[in-house]
Amino acid sequence: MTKTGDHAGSITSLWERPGYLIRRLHQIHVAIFLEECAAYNITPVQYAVMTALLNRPDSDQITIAQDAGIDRTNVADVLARLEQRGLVNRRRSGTDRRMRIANLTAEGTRIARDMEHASLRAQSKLMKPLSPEKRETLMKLMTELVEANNEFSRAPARMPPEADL
Amino acid sequence: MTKTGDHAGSITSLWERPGYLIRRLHQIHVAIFLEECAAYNITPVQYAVMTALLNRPDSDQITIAQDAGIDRTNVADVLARLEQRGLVNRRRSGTDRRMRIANLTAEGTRIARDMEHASLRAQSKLMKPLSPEKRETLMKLMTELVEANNEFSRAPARMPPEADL
DNA sequence: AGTTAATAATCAGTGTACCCCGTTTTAATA
DNA sequence: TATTAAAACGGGGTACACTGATTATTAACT
Repeated sequence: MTKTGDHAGSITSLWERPGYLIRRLHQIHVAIFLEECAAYNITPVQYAVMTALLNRPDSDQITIAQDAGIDRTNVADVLARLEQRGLVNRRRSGTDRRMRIANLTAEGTRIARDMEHASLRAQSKLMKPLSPEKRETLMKLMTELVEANNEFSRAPARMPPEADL
Repeated sequence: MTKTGDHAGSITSLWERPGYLIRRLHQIHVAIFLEECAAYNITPVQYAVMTALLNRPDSDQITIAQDAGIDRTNVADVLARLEQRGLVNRRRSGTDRRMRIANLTAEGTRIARDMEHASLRAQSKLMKPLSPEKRETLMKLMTELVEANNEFSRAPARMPPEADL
């Protein structure tokens, strides 16, 4: 009875559904990130794209999508917004004219680097309620789950180059 | 060196950021849910709203928002879509004419009840890569984090009535 | 060479999630 | 009672996430 209590057609509480908790966690993280990074007016997804470009400059949009774990269609939108703000530029590839090569501008690079502090503040604020051991456990479990289910998403992400787990 | 390896201005990998893992987990869950529930053409959020109405009929939109952990404005959108499909109806409250009282139609109730199986299938598929112990640990940690950070979201959720944790 | 495959990107459309601002209605207060 | 505050809702706007279809370019194959 302590488990679910699904007696006679009762419906499980939302709080017992992993999907609900994941969605709420996502909402909460985005809210905290936007609050901590309000000075930059950059969203988590935009920050992910900028980080991907910082780690791998001169990327085409599909490479960015894989690195940042974002849908291909959406990458174009995000890049267009960043380009409009002068944080990114795009050009046609010389070797393959289908591809558009993106790069951070000087301003974009500066902001991406600056934002690391605010980003870490957001992380701390989010994880603060958990003890350090629990934080590590949660990160491990989420990583395990994301890696194992990676192909189910429309935007399968590229695995980290040197994962030691 | 096993931790981060942030040597000389390097940027943390996305895979070490909780926000990234949460976002990926959310993407994956939605994808799996939509796949398992394709026969119903109902999204996770729509299902959450329908569940909220199943557990608490005759709710106004703000109550639904709190129960389902969804933004107030979004609830109106979701309800409008469900209403258009004949799964929900809305009427003005007699006692407080500001409120719109929502309810599942017979068809909506049937679908909400039917969907529980598909929903559970999606849950199983999502959590399958983890051992039962790890699943429970993950659920506990996510619940703890969501409860502790509840007020940070724009859509603070109502806590479960009889949470035994 | 010419046809076909596959690839990179774009466009149109739906749905989620949130913001700000304003309107209507109710409740609280002077 | 009159004014004010608060609550519920709607409209307009931005951004993310994905689907399906289409176009341009490249690669692969007969």
